[in-house]
Amino acid sequence: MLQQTPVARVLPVWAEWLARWPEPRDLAAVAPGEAVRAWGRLGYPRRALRLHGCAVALTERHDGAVPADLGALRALPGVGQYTAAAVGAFAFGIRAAVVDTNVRRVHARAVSGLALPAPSLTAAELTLAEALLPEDPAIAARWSVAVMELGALVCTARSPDCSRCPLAAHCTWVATGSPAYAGPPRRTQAWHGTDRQCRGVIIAELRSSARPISVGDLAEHWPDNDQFARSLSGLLSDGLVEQVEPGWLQLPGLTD
DNA sequence: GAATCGTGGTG
DNA sequence: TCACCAAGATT
Repeated sequence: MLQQTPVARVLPVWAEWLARWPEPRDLAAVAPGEAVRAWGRLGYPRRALRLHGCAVALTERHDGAVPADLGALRALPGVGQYTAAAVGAFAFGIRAAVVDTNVRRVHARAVSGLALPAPSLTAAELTLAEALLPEDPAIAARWSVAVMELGALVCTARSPDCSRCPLAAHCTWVATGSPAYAGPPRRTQAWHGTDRQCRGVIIAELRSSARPISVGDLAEHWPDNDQFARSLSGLLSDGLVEQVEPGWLQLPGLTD
């Protein structure tokens, strides 16, 4: 849930999920569509599908438990390098570099003297994070929490509060006069009129309906028919939407 | 490596 | 108002 989504927005949905599905096997026992519906408006609904897939994999391959092993974590759907490291370090005390957007920004400023990190994670950043990580696993985990929190609360993207930063006296970026970002352009994602928005509209409609919806009724919610067809096709191949019978759609696995 | 994938708060 | 950005992963 936290992948690309602010903590404050995740918290209420997360609490609701854990109350409803306390264990992986509880989530694995329901249809994937239930997960997509309970995902609400967190965005990137494929994550709901993958989280459900995680619950199934944990139930089938790990006796319903989360494995304390980076390789096994990484093999779960939707779990990449960051998530495997975060779960490994914070849940199990495994020594792993946890490099999220906050950590990348703190390192970019304090060590590399840059206002912001590159658009995507580089090998050099991973090498740096590993080099900075304390040797003792338990201390390494606390280190990662500390750097993440520093980035989230003090060394923020828009307006860092350097007067409140414990690293200010050692920060390369501050020492060099806090130069502006000079890297490659950071492109903002288009939204209005995009397939992304169209997909969002389709999922929102299906999420709010207890029953299957006809393709025709669904198409009423989007002005461009070709784009609607393309977006729906994508959702079907993603497994986010299911055709219960020709022309009738619903979230996956819901028997209505 | 680049493109794709949601949504809402905020300066 | 609107561009920016948020505990990334996958293809």
